[in-house]
Amino acid sequence: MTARDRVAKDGRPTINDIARMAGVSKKTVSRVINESLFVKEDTREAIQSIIRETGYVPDPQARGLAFRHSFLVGLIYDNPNAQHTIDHQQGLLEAMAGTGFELVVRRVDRTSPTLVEDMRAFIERQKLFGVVLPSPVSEEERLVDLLKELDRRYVRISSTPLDQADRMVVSHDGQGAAQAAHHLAGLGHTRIALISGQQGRRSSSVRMQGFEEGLAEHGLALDPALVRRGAYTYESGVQAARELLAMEPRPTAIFCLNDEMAAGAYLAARERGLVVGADISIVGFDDAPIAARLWPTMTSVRLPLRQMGRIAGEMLTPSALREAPATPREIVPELIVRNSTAAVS
Amino acid sequence: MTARDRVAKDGRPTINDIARMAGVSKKTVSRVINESLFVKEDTREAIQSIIRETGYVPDPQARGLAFRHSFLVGLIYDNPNAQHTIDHQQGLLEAMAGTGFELVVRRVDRTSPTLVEDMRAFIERQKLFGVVLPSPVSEEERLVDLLKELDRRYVRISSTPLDQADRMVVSHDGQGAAQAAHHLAGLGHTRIALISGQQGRRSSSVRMQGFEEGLAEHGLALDPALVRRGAYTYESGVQAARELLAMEPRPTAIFCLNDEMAAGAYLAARERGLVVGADISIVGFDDAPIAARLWPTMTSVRLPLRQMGRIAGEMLTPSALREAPATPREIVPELIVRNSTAAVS
DNA sequence: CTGAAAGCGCTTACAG
DNA sequence: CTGAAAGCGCTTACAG
Repeated sequence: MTARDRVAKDGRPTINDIARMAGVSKKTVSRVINESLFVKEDTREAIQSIIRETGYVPDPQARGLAFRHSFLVGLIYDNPNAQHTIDHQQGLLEAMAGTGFELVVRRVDRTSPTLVEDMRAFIERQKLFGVVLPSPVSEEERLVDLLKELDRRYVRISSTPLDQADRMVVSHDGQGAAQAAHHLAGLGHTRIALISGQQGRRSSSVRMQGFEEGLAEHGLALDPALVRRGAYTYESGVQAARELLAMEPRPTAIFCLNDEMAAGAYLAARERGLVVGADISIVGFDDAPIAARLWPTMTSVRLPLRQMGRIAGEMLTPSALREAPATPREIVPELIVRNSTAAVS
Repeated sequence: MTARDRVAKDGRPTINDIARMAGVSKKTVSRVINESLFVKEDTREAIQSIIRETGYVPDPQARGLAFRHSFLVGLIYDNPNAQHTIDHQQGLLEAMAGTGFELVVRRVDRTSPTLVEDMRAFIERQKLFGVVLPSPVSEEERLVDLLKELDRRYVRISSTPLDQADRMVVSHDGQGAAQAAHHLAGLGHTRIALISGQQGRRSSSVRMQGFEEGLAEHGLALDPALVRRGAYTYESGVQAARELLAMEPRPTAIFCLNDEMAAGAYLAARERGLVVGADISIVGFDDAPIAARLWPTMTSVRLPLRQMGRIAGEMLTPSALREAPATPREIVPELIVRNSTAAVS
């Protein structure tokens, strides 16, 4: 008869089963589960081996009730880009695998007047252990204030440091944009246009500033007349690029602050009979799957979204709680050069 | 002094607070929460109004512990296509909003030898209320058997009925594929090629069969020599299309069983100097965002993934539990005609 | 280092 | 129609 057979036949063993089998109180088993230091070595080992044999795993619901917090981590997102969310999610799940924590997802509308109270209800009701805020939700200070008020752990993912280092995953989008500037300047471009994201979006201002700084290193400046505001959507990219390509003289390159808008710029170029990668150079940002599927393939700044999610997950995970003070988790996006850019003719 | 002020200052009201304020036992409050019929109308109303005033919401963790199941619904997915997962997720979240249930996501590897035991641990440990299985995980009978053994509610999303109607969301991919056949036949195509998904994938065989049936209505048959096996990936589409376009005589149309492979076919066509939508017609399946962003825009069979997710969520939701016997939840995908298809010249 | 008691916030039997 | 007791599977004080 194995240990497993000795527990109630209609379910998994509980802390009481383990205690009985080990001949100790449930409290001592609890101490072992929670890695208390005040357990005699022999006792601990005996209990651990029984736990192993029986396959006992403490009930997260019961633990949560007693602990007054659950073992759920919330991913609160508001980004229409499927790839962004799925990649972050994937990285988070990788980091959380085997930790006993689970990922609860929640899509929100940042502009909703009830955002904060909805999130308050969600976080309190589920007694979330922690929360991950990807961009652009990470820019909502109202949410961060709420998290502080409720004393919840959180990690913000953003293109610029918005918070103390142990609460941030930073992708230095500015440095990625600067690489795009070096690339275009190196190809001899001087009439360079830019299509931005919405006003107020941190990623947009950070990328634009980084691009300008990159250009400055080559003695170039961004001509305000060649800057159009987009909205990170395909349609806005089409529209902005149409305007830019109608100008005289025409810009020879366009840096689009995300791939969706860059894809829109491809269409605008085609409408005018311009060959992308010859008559006009286009650079995107994200390196989403579409970048490699368009023709010609698109030069783009790669954002390692999955890796960023993984880091966020590790930062929220309990093992990380015990580690040395968190070092800044920072990432520098890398320019992927493909065929949408070429030397000025 | 409002009702809200009367509860413990350091947190949300509990069932005990409500009971005290209503002058009844907690059991009676519990009956109201769970919509028992055995509560006097007056009592019920009094309690309900106090619940409303205080903003009381029962603790899902405590309820779960007593009920022996949580209020978590699991989304178990294994589809590299981000859009598929995010759309299903979005629909599920819409359906679950306000129900008190939360969505826990879990990415699995269908080919993992530990798949079933991993899922058993997940489902048992979290005491999931229900599970959603999107394609192709929905085709894993081992998982379905496990769900039955554990007596868990579940909904399978698939392109063909695999289970009883109240456990299925069916998209009749065959009928969508037939529309593609009618479209191409109507344009005069007769040398029509097809790139399939992996062997064993239900969606692939269903779409292929539907396509053949559609062709048959026009007196056409699919030439086995013009059928290539792909793997639902961009690269496999490129490869298969290269082979097909090298044939003499060349097919005049290619039906790709998903958009990713169709995007690959675009590249293969370009490599040969063929103009998509003129020299060669290409039809995809999914109508993913990329279909409208490629040039020329792609004709594709639209799969309403979000709607399918919403239906699945409604089927798992408790309100649905009380409704009349579930009618089959079935969907017919719709062909979206764009510019990648044209009459044979 | 270890345990008996009480409690986390609910529900299930069982009475009445 | 309503309630007092016991219990879901854990942990937090509090003792020893």
